[in-house]
Amino acid sequence: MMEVENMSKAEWQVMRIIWTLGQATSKEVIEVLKRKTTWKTVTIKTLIIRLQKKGFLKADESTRPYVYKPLIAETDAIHQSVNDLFDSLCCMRKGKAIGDLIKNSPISKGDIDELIELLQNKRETAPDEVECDCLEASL
Amino acid sequence: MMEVENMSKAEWQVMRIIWTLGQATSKEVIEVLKRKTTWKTVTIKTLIIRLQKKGFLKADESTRPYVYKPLIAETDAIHQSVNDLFDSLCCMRKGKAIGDLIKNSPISKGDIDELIELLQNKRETAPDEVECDCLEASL
DNA sequence: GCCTTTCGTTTACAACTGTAATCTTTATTA
DNA sequence: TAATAAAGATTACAGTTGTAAACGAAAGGC
Repeated sequence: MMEVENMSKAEWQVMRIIWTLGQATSKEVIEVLKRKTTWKTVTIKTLIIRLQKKGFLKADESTRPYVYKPLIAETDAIHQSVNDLFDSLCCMRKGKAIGDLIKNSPISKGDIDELIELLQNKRETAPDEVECDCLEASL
Repeated sequence: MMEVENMSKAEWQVMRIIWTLGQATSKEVIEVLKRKTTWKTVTIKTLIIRLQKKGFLKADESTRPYVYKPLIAETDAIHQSVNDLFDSLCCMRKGKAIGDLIKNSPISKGDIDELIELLQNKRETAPDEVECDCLEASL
């Protein structure tokens, strides 16, 4: 009943490899994932097939073995899943949740500078308090 | 095969209400969720029961109707799900993903100040670049 | 104390997921 | 070219999730 297809955790691992390589054969994906997981070869193929059905991957069938290419950009996919998760959080808690992420994520100096600037701009128009919306009518 | 029980999207909506109220009867939960969703009463009860089975909620059965209380703190649950998601992202992309969240989330001035400080401290020891780890052996 | 409403429990069922075995087709190699 | 290997497709099966109907127990109204 999902309107927009969703990428599962396991499928996400497959996509990461194809995003990183730009494109890949099933063999290449399998090689990498065999090192990271205990999944069987066929399992990984199943994931690739599901990703095609869901419209996240496209096989170039003009060559054998097929070359799989992403139909969605990594940044877009990240944007979607991250915002999807945050949509279900209490407004009031989002700031701290972001703090948590900052603590736990490796971030480059350059990115940190961008984040600080973003925050400084946001501060201009930021409210003193963000109210909890958990009991409100809109989901 | 999940080691640690996971809270589904729909279950999360139930928890939000109980977290916000501190505790609640099924009726209270249902009243709020009827305003936010199209779920039937029984559907919501199913979710409450699943949350009990998973150990996220506990019913105080000494009174009728039962009063449900959270067994996990909201902040802990948020910490877990947010970090769980970020664990599956490419290292290299996490900084921008956080930027995305900052852009899209309402954050109070106080929280913004904390985030800025956090970032300034983190900057001291931050690397110039974060390398992509998508092809590496550890999941 | 009986009837109706409310609340809680059990069962249901299809789609999605993790995980894979088996079968088929295409390519490679002796 | 026949045998074998590799790649792809089909089928499988249990657990989770969204979504709910049906059933049973308790409680309030008369």
